[in-house]
Amino acid sequence: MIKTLQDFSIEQIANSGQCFRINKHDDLWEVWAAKQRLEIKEIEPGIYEFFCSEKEFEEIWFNYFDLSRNYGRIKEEIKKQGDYYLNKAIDFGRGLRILKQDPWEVMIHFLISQQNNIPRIKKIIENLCQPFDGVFPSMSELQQFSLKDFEEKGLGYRAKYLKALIEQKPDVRALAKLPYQELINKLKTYQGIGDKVANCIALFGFGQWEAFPRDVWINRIIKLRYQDDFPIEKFKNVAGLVQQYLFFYERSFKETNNVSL
DNA sequence: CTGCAGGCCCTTA
DNA sequence: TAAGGGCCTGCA
Repeated sequence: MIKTLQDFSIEQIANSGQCFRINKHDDLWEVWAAKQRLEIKEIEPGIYEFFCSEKEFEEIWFNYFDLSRNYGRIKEEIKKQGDYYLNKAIDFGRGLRILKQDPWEVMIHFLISQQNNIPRIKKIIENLCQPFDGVFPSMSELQQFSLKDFEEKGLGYRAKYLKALIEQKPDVRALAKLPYQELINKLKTYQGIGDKVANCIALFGFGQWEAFPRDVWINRIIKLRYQDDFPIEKFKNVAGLVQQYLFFYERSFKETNNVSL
């Protein structure tokens, strides 16, 4: 299936830090989500071949990639604020989107992500999926693992956080109904979820665009380029998307200087 | 061998 | 409320 998509770059999305299960193999992008495995080929920028049926595309991937949302219009709105650095970041990351990922899966991905590097995060997640043919395990499937199992899968000291989270059986459907601040407060009651991780979960798992995850990169940007005072109040309902543009732009400077990435 | 990676927890003051 | 040490593991 050939699709022409606006404001969409699979490569940018894959490297935006919101998702750990999109990987490139030769010229094919492999996406694991919604208990499915999808392959995507970029024919040329903006034109993609999706290796799935029309039905699957409409029922799963159209939603997953948030294709009903007009990012072009949103970007224009943000640009009207006239923030020079942010506008450059938007032009650079013009193909970014915020995926609609499974909230339970996102909770665990970002629980694992703390004080960790991306290759290792991905490896741990693959270890968790390995017994289930690559599909991320459900809450009940995770019940069968012991603390030791998680340690052996490479979680390190985070193993006890995951074990405790699973034993508490978070009610994802109830969490999805909470407004932003209440959701953050609730998420932070779980061991191993602090402010940064809670904001990642709210944004990437629950579609709460008010969330603005502050990691080391964002803190660096705010300190160096905004004199330690970023006007987040100007971007209330699109704060999370703004975070993605800033994060992705700043990270790009590192990658050009670092061949190993 | 150090230092550190998309933080968080716990203890002190 | 702020500051600081410790933490699993893998990889420069």
